[in-house]
Amino acid sequence: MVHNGLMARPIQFETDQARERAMILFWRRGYQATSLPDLLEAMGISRSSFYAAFVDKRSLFADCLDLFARRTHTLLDHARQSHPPVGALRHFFERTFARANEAQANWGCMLVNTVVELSGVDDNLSAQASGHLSDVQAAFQRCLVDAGYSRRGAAELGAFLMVVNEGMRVSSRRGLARRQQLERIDVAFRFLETARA
Amino acid sequence: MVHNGLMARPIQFETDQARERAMILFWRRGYQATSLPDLLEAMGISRSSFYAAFVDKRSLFADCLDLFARRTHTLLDHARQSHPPVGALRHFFERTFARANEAQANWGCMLVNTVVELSGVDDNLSAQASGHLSDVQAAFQRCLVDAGYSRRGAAELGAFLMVVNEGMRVSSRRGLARRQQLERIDVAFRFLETARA
DNA sequence: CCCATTATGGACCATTCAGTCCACCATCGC
DNA sequence: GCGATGGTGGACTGAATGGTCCATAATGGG
Repeated sequence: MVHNGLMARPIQFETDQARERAMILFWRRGYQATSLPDLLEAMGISRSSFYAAFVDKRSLFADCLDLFARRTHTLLDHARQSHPPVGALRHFFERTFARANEAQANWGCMLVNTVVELSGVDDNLSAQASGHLSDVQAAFQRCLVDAGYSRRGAAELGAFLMVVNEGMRVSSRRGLARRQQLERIDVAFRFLETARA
Repeated sequence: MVHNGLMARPIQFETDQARERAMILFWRRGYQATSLPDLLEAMGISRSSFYAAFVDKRSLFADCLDLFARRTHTLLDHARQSHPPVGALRHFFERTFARANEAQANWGCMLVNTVVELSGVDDNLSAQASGHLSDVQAAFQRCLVDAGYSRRGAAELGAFLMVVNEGMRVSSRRGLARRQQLERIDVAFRFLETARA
């Protein structure tokens, strides 16, 4: 990957694409239930290449957590660019939970999944996921401040929105129908309106 | 265990107590991360006794899911006996999430944990847990009807309360402080009041 | 007191796991 | 086209997994 003067055989796969595919697998099946053979097949690389490029399964998983978090923030940022603050939040929720026919709607959130699966089992990975969730919550809170909520109200409702987010992700993993997901989002945002200071 | 006329060596352990201990372990660490040696040690029995009494790991886990669900309903029923409908719900939430110094407050909910860990991995177990959650949601809904909410309102808010429940369970597994858990419950129930029809 | 019956401890099994290692091979500079 | 560099396939390893099996122990009825 890094060549010091002399050239040799170049790697035969796209590192980013391989990591992406690994992330999707981890997202769907979690850390423990994803075996190395599963990963290798999905990534389309061999064992040697895997360890050469990604150190080991756990490191790759940690990278995937970061990647997922980055994706989440990107989604939220895009929403903010084309919507007013609260509208952006709502758009974010509707977009992530109710994408029409995309399977992803039933995979929940990799960060939530990781917290639930690994707390008490691998507390470092669990804490890493939890930290990312806190960042997302902070982003929610910023939206609410921009929307004119008081500092205190924004903190309280941002926290509440994170609880709703976490709950929705669990619900989606239960296979809840798109229509019902939208209904729950509607109830939550109705509340946000009534709580406007 | 069952003796047909003739007596023989009696079992040396309490089946219910052993299952209880297994449930606690599964609750904390999930299905996959709990190994058979872990279980045997916690239950205080030997491999042979384990397989004789509980068939196998998966069957025991399924039993524990049912046991956990029964416990949850018992908790809710007790709350209803000594509180008005909405007060009972609130009591249930506060009681399960914010028991002062009990470690259980950080274990989340075994049903939620199972849905998240096993959907896409063992869909039968996942569906079993999900079914129990639906039952709990129905109980929430009954509370709301008794409290005078309209049928439609109760359905909508019962579903919403389940989302909050699921979210809180995730939050608790993240190690959220007791005080903040109570604050989130407060926000949720404030909403329930404003939505009173 | 002996036997039928059932519980139990611990050895054993096949399988799977993450991770290592090496022989082979593709590439580029010369 | 030769050789140094470094990527890659596949065999291999040791540990851990869930589950089985059998010899032994404990019991109550006769």
